[in-house]
Amino acid sequence: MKASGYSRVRYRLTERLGAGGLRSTPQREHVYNVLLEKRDHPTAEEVFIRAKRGLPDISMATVYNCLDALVKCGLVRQVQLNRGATRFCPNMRDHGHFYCKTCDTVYDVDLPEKPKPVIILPQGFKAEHFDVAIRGTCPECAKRKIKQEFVE
Amino acid sequence: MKASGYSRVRYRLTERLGAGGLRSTPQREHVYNVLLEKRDHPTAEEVFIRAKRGLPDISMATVYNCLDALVKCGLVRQVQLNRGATRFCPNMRDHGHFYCKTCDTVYDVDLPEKPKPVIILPQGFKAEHFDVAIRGTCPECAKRKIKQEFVE
DNA sequence: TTAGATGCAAAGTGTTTGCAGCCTG
DNA sequence: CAGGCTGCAAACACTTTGCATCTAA
Repeated sequence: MKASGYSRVRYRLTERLGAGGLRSTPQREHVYNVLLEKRDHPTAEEVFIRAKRGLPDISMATVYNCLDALVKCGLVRQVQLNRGATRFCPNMRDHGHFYCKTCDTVYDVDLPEKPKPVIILPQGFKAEHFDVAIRGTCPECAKRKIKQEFVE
Repeated sequence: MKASGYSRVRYRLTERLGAGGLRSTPQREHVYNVLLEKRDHPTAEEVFIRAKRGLPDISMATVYNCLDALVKCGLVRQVQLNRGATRFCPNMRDHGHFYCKTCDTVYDVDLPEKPKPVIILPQGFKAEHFDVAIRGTCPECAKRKIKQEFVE
């Protein structure tokens, strides 16, 4: 059943990309699989490094192109959480992101009640996408901070 | 009453910066006033251009330093909405941002019910700041798009 | 067959850093 | 007067672009 799972991914990809006038290519398929494999919100740079393991000749420009194509056809979201690089996330279900200011890690966060229906936009605004970001300190960094205060 | 409003800003600034071990300087005061003057979510570059009108010798590095100081002491928020430059917002009350994908404009959006108390974070996560971003099309760009579809 | 995708390299943005001199507390 | 802040310039990080070649549909 492993292969069928893979080909289902392939199918979704071709269909979705096609709907937006975009082509399915080995690179796009591979980049998508890289994102699905380890859902730790990698940057384009990190995707590039991982993608090279399977496709050694892939270029940074192609990685950006693939990521943009996946974003455009609605299979991937981009997440902007700091001044640094954009991160990419293949989880399209309604969820928010917790960003640890100390270690730069991103965690998915459930949104028990979607903010979507709550927000009323002024007349004429067409919303396509909602993002909730929570910034703060993750458990490990919080512990480390308490220790440091003792030392000082 | 105008002058008193100004000195109240100055007072808040000195107090707030001081609490974080930061100093109040003419540059920081000026940058803060630039942000208060026109609340259109300018980028650092835009703040730099506007700040030079009053302080011709100010440098980009100082603008970043001032913005960072204001963010650190809680008078200003940074907003990341696309791969481009970070934007700055002196409105600290609970609100979200609408980002028009077409014209890159940012609008403040009221959040009738705060998402804050709704989200339950796993044990140990310390949240400091919540951001809600809504991406889509603003009224003007929506109109323009309909026109274009007619032409094509 | 051909519009669209790739890989490479170079150019653009946006942000940070190092440092000498200046200023605030 | 000391540590923090400024302004300058150079470095750095992230992203986009132009172009010749290749390929999916």
